[in-house]
Amino acid sequence: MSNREIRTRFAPSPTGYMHIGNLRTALYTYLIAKRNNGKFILRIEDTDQERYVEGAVDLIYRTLAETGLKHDEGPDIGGDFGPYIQSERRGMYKEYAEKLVAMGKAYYCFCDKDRLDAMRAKCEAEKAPLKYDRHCLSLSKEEIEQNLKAGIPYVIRQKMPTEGTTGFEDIVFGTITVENNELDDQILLKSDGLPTYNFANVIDDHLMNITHIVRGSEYLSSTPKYNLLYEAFGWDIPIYIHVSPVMRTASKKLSKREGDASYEDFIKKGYLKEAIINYIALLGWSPGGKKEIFSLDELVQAFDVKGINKSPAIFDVKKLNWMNNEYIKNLPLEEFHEMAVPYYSQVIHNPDIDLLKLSKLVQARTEKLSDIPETIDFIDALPEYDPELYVHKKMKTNPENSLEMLKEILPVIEGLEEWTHDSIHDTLFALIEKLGVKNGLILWPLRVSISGKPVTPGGGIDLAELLGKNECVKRIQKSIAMLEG
RNA sequence: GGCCCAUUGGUCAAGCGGUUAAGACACCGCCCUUUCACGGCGGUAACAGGGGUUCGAGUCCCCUAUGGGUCACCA
Repeated sequence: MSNREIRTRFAPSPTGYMHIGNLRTALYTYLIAKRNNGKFILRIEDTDQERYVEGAVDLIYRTLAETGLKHDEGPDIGGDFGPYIQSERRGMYKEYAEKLVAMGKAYYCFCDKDRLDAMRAKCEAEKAPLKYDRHCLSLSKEEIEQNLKAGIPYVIRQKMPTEGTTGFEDIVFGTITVENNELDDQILLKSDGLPTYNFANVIDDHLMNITHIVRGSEYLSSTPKYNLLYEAFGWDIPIYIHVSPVMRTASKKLSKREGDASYEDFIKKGYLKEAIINYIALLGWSPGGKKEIFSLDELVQAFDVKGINKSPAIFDVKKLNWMNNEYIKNLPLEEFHEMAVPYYSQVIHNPDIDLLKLSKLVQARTEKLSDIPETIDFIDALPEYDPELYVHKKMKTNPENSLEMLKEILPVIEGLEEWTHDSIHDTLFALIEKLGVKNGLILWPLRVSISGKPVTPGGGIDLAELLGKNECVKRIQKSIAMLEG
């Protein structure tokens, strides 16, 4: 390797959403560039006109900006190797394709869809490999001229060698070799004049001085064809880093349809972008040590392509949840509060509730923001609940003794002048001492009676403070009535 | 089906011919405790199977099984 600048590129197609696996590829691509003080380039691959999706490109910009994968060159910010949108480069490919034709490495093909379909059907029937039969390879110069002049649609195909092997080195997968006779004469230039991905990629990567190509392992098997192209042109072959896919289960990929594949979906569910980045960085890559929580900057420092795994990795939401909670816990209270308020407002309409106080209780036990409404939906109104909630073996509580205790608690609470965490605490503990009972015998019924839930974001005293005296009194009365009823 | 690739606990993974085969998540238990959570401690659990090579194999080779990828005028 020379000491030329490292340049990597992320080359997504504008599909309308950011697949988590794609984002991971972008991340690795970014990390490789930044680890080596190189440039990270964004190129939009939109040569498939039929798949154009409105707003898709903006989504790509937004996601990269949001996650901190800042590109150094791209359609929106320019650079010395533009344009960075493939459809705007449409005029650049034809000459290269023609150059290959002149070199005898490619040829014109006038076969139409019907003929190709028939050919494939025949291959299938004969169980022969599906390869173009080189029908047009034998066309004479005159025939080609004539067809061209007649305006018959054509494509340009790469002419593969029929003997020998082609191999390449991949950083992750090692040496890969294929028999040349396995290679199909792939189309380089489509009949609409635009290049195929296979061709545009090679040309663009070369023209943009890309040194390291990071992409999904699905391209592994077409890489030898690309190398043949690089060789035909006499260009430097880039360093390849193919990464395996992210799976939902051992045999299913993450899919948009299942709602578990797009970055935006995870954001909507209340995952923090930092946690998502951190988690996917570790999905298929290992830093080697025991450290697991990495900021983007730390990833840049730690990243080493040697740690990339060959086998597909299964996405584990539980671990993401854990990691997300780690990030949430580390947020400054105010920042968490700001994020949480929209979720509070879904279920809390009482203006008297001190939401910041609520945030203090909720923050540490939130795995993802979207869990919040469910955990605090008892705040506006005491829900109907099962008296069995009063049963706690360890506390030795049951509906009967809970009722007794609630009757003791009620007047004490009612008599409280000052309503603070300390005053409630001191009063209740005085009562506990007076009655000579265990803490739990008072505190467990209190919590249940004012929340009606088996699990709450705080203990009885926390909740009492939050709900306010009047509300507590009302709820305890209501619970007493229910237990008596 | 042809070709390419992979396979360490349920999941992510460390491991580069000699280890009691790390660690994390999840799960379970105990402790702490004002429930749950948090925190602390501990536990269950893995080299896909079979042949080689070697004094010695998760590590190297072969076969089988399983899984993935690819075989488009999609990227």
